[in-house]
Amino acid sequence: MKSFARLSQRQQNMLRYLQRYTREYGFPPSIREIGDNCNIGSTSVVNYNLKRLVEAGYIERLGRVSRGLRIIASIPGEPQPPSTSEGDAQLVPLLGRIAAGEPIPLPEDIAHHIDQDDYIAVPSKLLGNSAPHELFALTVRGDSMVDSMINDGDIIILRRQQTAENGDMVAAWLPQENETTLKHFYHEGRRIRLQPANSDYEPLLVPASNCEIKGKVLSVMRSFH
Amino acid sequence: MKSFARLSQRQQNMLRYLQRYTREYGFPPSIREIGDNCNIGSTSVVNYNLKRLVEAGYIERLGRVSRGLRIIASIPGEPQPPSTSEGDAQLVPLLGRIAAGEPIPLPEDIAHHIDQDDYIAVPSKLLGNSAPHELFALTVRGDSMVDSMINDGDIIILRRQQTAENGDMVAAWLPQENETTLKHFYHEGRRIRLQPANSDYEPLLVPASNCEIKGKVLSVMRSFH
DNA sequence: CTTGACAGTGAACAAATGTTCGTGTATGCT
DNA sequence: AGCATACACGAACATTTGTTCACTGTCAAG
Repeated sequence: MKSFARLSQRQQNMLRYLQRYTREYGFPPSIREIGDNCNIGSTSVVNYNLKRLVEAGYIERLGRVSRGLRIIASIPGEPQPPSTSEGDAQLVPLLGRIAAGEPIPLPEDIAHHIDQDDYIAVPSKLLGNSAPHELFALTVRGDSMVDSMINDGDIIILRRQQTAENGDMVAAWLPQENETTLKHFYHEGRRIRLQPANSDYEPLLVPASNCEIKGKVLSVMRSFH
Repeated sequence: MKSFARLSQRQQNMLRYLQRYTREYGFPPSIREIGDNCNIGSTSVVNYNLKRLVEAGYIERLGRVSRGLRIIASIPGEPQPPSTSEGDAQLVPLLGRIAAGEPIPLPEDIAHHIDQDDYIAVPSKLLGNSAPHELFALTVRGDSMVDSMINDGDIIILRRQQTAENGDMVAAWLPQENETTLKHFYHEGRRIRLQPANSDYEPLLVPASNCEIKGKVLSVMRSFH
């Protein structure tokens, strides 16, 4: 995709107007409205530049349809439209909290979470190649992972998976204790060691039968406010 | 507002179609498209029922404008569009790297960065109330801030500002050394102490004249791949 | 039965809107 | 100079689209 800065001033203006208008009215502007707002006298000029924006990958057009426009790429400095789920960010459901020794939502809750919505936009950079439906996010409670640079209040992004490799940071569910916990995963013979990253906490040794991996941590986000 | 069930079957159909169409195309359908889809032969009937839907509080209309429709109430059983407040993100320019003792882009570079573009979408949750143009992002190099949970490779989001409070984590430029560094800020009389968060590194004591704050760290993002 | 609100039909109309074409003006390249 | 390209202008044109109106059918209230 052509970089935003390489677009002509006019095209940048048009994009921004398109974005603002759509956000305000719920539908895109007509060619003439774009022209009036961006000081373009002729509809053909607007049309011309819209073609350019399509080529540059910023918008889509539906021919012969009034207001047949749609933004498909994001514009720096403008808030992201909610409709554009593609592109630089994915909406990931924020399911709840996770901590050592505290209950968090059960797997059923996770599966049926679709009813609620607390979503957070996560930059694709933090997501690897995971499919959108595999992703979920949790807020970290407690300081059991400080040595792995994960602190109380951090938001972690996970991918749903049932297995893990040694050293992975995972959300693990312990059926007997009925609790979910955030730890490093190590397979040791018939047992599994769930290792906190804080010398104040002891590792947890559990039989493989009493440990269900829920997901692997892909990334972290933290705000300092 | 009239309850959804009290609307006529036709009006319910129209609402649902409106919703699906808008989600799929990014703009609302025309009166004739609604008619075709809902088996309504005459545009005036569509028009008539749209008026009813406005009265019932389900949609808004802009007169004499093509596709001047917008849903303002939710429809049971249909997926909600993602909430605009929570789900959105801002594109922030990723300007380069920052590390203790290494040069990073000069302020001029930052200002004229518009030529390049590496943007990253950052969830509003991590941004506080900062204005979009004040924001920028850097990639952290080195481990001088590990004790503050910031590691090599992390992406930090900053707000441009020239002053800071004690304890803030800031990007500071040292004109004499011509280098920029990431440290905790402490004002101590006529001097400024720039404190790393790693016991292997010594704090930096500089006269206020040789220290220019470039921005304050708002948040961090890290990927584990 | 009559009346009136509600719903629907079909056609005509006017305004809004996208499309196309001929032309003009820079700018850079050969 | 000659040529290609990007960008812009204005006017004419063809559709799309919203609006209006006269007319019909239904049904419950008076």
